[in-house]
Amino acid sequence: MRVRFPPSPTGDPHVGMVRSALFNYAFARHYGGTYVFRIEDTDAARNTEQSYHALIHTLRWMGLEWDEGPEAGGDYGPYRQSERGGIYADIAARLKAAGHAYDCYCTAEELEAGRERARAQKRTPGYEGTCRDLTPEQVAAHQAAGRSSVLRFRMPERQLNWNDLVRGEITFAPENVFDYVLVRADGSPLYTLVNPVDDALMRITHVLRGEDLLSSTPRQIPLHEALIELGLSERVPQFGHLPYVMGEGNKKLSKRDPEASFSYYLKRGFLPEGLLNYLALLGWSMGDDRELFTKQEMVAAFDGARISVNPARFDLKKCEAINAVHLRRLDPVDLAKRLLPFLADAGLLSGDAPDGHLANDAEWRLLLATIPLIQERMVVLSDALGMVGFLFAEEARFQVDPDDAAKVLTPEAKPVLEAAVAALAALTEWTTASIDEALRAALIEGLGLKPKAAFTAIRVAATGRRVSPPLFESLELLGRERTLARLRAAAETTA
RNA sequence: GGCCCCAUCGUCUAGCGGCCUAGGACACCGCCCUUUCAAGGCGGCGGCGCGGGUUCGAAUCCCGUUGGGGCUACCA
Repeated sequence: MRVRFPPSPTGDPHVGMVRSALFNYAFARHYGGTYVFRIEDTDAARNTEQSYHALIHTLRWMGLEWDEGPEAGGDYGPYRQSERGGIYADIAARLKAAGHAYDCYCTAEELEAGRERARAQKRTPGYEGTCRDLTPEQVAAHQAAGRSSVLRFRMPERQLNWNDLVRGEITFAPENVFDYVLVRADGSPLYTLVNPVDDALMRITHVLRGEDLLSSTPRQIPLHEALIELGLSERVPQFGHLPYVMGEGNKKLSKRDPEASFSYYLKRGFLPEGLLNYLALLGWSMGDDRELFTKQEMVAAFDGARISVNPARFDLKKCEAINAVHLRRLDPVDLAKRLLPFLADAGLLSGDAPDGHLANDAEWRLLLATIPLIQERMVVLSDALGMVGFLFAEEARFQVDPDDAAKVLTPEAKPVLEAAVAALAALTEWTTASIDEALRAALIEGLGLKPKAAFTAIRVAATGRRVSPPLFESLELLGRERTLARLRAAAETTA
C-alpha cells in the first residue's frame, strides 16, 4: 500500500489540511504502507516558499513523519511538482499522440457563452466539445488567426463510477463530466494533469482526500486508465472522500476563520498530542465510547472503516478540552520543558544560561516547583504565562491588576495585610504548611475573618490577581522577602 | 440552474432490524469538595427533519420530500 498527502503550499497551513494529512498517515501506518509527502506547487502565482516550509514544520510538529518526500527522498522523486516539469510535458505529449488529449482553440469568451447556453437550457454547464475533432484545415485557420491552444483530455462517453472507500458506490453520467484542460496555453501543466500523473507514477494505491475533490474523481479515473494503456501506470488508485471540516455558520471552514489557521494553535500552545486527538475525532471515531487516545492508538485502530460521511463542525471548546486532558497527563518535567519557549518569549526568563538553555538553574528549579500548581489549571501552554508571571517577573515589573486592586485592596484590607505581615515575619520556617498555619491563626482565628475574605486580600497583594495558583504554595515559592515586600506595599496603597 | 454528497441531543458521535425507555464526549445548568481559579465527584437539560412503504418489529432497509453542503476555472 502506498498513500500520499499532496498539499499546495499556499498561505498558512489549514486545520482541514492537517486532518487530511493525519488520516492518510494513520491509514498508511495502520497497514504498514508507505506514506508519501508530495508538494503540489504547479500554481506559481499562489505558491510561496514560506508556505512550503510551514507545511514541513507542521507535519513534523504533529509527528506525521513521511517515508518519501521533500528532505526524505525516495525512489519516485522529485516530490515537488515544480521540479517535475519535464515529466508532465512528456506525458502530455504522449496522451495527445495516443488521441487521449487534443488541442482546444476556444477563447474564454466562447467557453463562457457555451456555459451560459447550457444554463439557459438547464443542462449541466461544461465544455461542449467544439475542438474535439478539428480538421487540419480548421487547425490551420485557428493558428493563422493567432489563436493559442490548451490541451484537453478527451473523456470517454460512458458512465463513470467507483466504489468509494468511505461512501460506497458513486456514479456520474457522461453528460455531466466534460473534457477538461490538462495544460495551459503557456504550456504549464494544471492540477488536473499533475495530480493523477503523480499518483500513477508514484504508484499510489489509496487516495484519501477531501470531499471537495469528489467531483474531480470521475475525470481522473479515465486519465488513470489512459496512463495504464500507455504503460505508465499499473492501476487506478482506490478513492475515499473525507467529510468537510465546517466552521461557523455551517460553511466549510475557511482560511478566514482564525481557528482554521494552524499557526493559531502553535501560538496558543496546543500540544501536538491534543490537536492530533481532536483532529482525529473530526470525521472518525474508534467505535466504542472512547475519545481520548494517542497517535499510536489511533494508528492501531485506523483501518479506514470508521470514517464518517458527515461533515463535522470544528468545535474549539472541545478541542481545548481534549488538549487539556493531554496536558494534564504530561510528565511534569516534559511540561516544564515545553513551557520554556513561551516563558522566554514573554520575557520571563533570563535567557543567558551559558549552555544555551533558555532558563538558568534557579529559574528551571522554580519552574519545576511551579508545575504541580498550574498543570491541572492549564488548557494550553500559553495559559501558564498569566499563572506564573508573578513568580518570574523581576520585582520592578510586578504590579497588581488595577481592577482587582480596586475591588480587594480597600481600606478594610489594610489590617488584614498588616496582620499577615506580622504573622509571616515571625516565621522561622518558610514552608507551605507553616505559612498556612500562621495565616489561619492570625486571620481566621485572630481577626475572626472568613477564609475567603482573608486570603483574597493576600492573594491579590502577593500574586497581583484574584485568581491564582493555590496561595500558600505560591507564597512558599515566592519566598519570604518578596512576599513580605509585596504585602507591605499593598498595605500602603490601601491607605 | 445542473451534477454530486450528506441528514441521531446546541456540537462531535455510538447505533449497521428486536439488546434503544437511543449510549458517550464537549458545551450548558445545579449540587458536593474548597483560600481564588481549576481539577475531581454526583445529578440535570437535550436528539433519530417530514411523508410513505418493507417487516411480527425500523434510528437502523427502500422510495419520495424537505433541509444543508460542495462542485460547476487555462485554482488546487
